[in-house]
Amino acid sequence: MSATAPRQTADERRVAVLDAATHEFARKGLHGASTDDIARAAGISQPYLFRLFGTKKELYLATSQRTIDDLYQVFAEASRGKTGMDALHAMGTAYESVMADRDRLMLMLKCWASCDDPEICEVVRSAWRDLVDLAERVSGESPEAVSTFFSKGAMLTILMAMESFARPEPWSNRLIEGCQSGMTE
Amino acid sequence: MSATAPRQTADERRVAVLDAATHEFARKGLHGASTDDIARAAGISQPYLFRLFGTKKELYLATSQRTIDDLYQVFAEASRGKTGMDALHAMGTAYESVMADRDRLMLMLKCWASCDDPEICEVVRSAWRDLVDLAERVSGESPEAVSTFFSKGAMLTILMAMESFARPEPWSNRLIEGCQSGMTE
DNA sequence: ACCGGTAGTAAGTGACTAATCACAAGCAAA
DNA sequence: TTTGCTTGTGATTAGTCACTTACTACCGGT
Repeated sequence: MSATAPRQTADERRVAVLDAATHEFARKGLHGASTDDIARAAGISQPYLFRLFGTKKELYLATSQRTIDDLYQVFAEASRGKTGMDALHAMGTAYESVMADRDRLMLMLKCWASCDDPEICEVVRSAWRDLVDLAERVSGESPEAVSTFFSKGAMLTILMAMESFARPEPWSNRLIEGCQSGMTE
Repeated sequence: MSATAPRQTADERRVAVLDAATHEFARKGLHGASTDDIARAAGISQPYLFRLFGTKKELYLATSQRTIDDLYQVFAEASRGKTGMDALHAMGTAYESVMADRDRLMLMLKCWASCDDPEICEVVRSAWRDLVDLAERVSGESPEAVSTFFSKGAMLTILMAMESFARPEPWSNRLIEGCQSGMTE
């Protein structure tokens, strides 16, 4: 009676698992999320998840890496053909749009917060290195300007995590506005 | 033969548990840390831990709250009697010294990263509100200046997490120096 | 002496979880 | 048709974890 399930390639399944894992890890973290839930959300059995990724930790690293690689691509595309503060501004806007996806936002924060783990730390460090290099190279701006750019990004990320945009308050609006007025100087 | 263990008041034990919990939660997070390990590190049995704090979640909240309250006190004392950029600078120095304790640093980051949980989010939001209010009130500086102050704090916190001070690299040094030169302007 | 409250624990319990193993089923080429 | 590789799962396992129950030991007051 039931139609035979259509088979997919392992790579297609891997993408589905990474999608599900991004959501689960973003919400509950490496230890809080269960491989059972991720497998179910990806539409496969839990043992097959282990066949595709080896261990939970490796899946976590792959998930983080993909999100970070995506972010780099978005930065690169947003700034293409631009220079100076124009380039930084375009990257800032692109960053905001990526982080509007709460899964990516929270996964990023969870990576920062898991830097005690040397493997995760290495992923995060190399991501920052690449992004800083890109921002400096494309914009050609001074270290001070680039530093300010990343500072504001860091604070805005934390403010987004604590839902300061969805649930505005005077103090957080002042931080955000102070941030934007600095941008246009 | 063995001497009877000296009894302590529940409040003394609570402090010991919070100390142990700060370390464990900072390293492994709410889900990664086990109440067994925390109890052992605090020198009590695991059931007694539950008697003292009810649930693991409540212990986590109490631990985070204590660290945050400490931070506020340090800010307040550092800035006492100061105004303007002097006050902000003193707070910045104080913040760096607090965050030199890796347990407090990583616990703070873990709190930010756990803002999907409404209870944790509320703790974090009210902490930021209090700190921003304090910084504005004591320094009397413009929203832009205060925003810049917190921006730089946010980025430096993340850089500390990824051990950019212990393992310096050119790109991170540029971010840090760009940050400091901005401070003195 | 004893009584009431507080400090403290040994011994579970049931639920959950990462990882494994053995095995089935689809598919493509010879 | 058979052979062999890839996709995919059911059943299980060994262990962990938050939390509970039921109990003991200490100590100050009367």
